[in-house]
Amino acid sequence: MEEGTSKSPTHCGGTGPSFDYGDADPFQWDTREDCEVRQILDRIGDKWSLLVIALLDLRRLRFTELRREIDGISQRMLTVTLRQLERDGLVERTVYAVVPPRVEYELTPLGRTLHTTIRALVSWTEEHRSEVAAARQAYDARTPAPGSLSASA
Amino acid sequence: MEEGTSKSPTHCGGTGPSFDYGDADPFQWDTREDCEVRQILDRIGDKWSLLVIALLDLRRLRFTELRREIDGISQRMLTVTLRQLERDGLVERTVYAVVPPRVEYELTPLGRTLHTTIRALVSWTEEHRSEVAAARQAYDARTPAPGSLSASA
DNA sequence: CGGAATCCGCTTTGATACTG
DNA sequence: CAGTATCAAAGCGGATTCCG
Repeated sequence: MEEGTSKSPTHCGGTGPSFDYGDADPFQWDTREDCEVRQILDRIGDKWSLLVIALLDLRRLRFTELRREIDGISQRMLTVTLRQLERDGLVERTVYAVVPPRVEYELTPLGRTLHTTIRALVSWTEEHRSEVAAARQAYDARTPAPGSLSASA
Repeated sequence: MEEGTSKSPTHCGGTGPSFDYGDADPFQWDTREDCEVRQILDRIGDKWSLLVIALLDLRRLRFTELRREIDGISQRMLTVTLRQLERDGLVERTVYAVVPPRVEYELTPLGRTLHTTIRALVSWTEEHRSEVAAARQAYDARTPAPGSLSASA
């Protein structure tokens, strides 16, 4: 697991900006604590974690069930994703020592609280979907689109 | 701008799982609307957007100011990030036609609402930081660490 | 100053094959 | 069934250079 064990440092170099925040108290997170916040945000932003969390919030699922649900996912990425979530204490893995191996995954209480929080973000997306779509359309419209209209060649 | 203009499709292939959700009403987002949700999530999870949004939530900033604040960022990624945010209607760009070019960026009302939502996620991270850290430590402890202890060679 | 274009490398992801 | 290991492809981020 080349990317699961040793995570990329991403940014983490910030020692805090010299920006004039005033009291800087409610805003101290934006650059300084980048490292820790980033860990979770990376997980949220990655390709599959969110889907896995959402699915597991519904009920316990086996490896194959998860794979079939998400379907677009490769077994490799499902494994990697589950390992990361397990490592972060968001998912619990249960192995049954039976002849055909049976492994089940379920969200931990911690994982459930995260899912709740994530849903707020998803809700935002739902609510403002049309605004974002409109903004994109407007932006694309006023964008010259390199080499398409005025270009005679 | 090779990755800014044409975003990667990521997943977007799901037409909805055959998973038994029951009513499936409160859960319809988890796989089906993947595409749209993913767009925002990718933005949240990427390397710099969050920092830019946080900074701009404080006040209007010029390109160079932003660059100096974040500092670890390259001018390229700052440009790319700002363009994406602008396209999504989260940031507004104002150009002043003066001799030394002056461009200012500020959060739109839409951008501010997103920032508010994001903060909830950041708060979660703050609150559960120790739990996550503990989980990771425990996980790493019970992980055999391939070829380190029992391996005599 | 603000930004676009190019090149280049590292990280992440996917496909495939093999194993307990 | 549930992984692990390896390989190749693609993505994303960074450095540099040139332009308005």
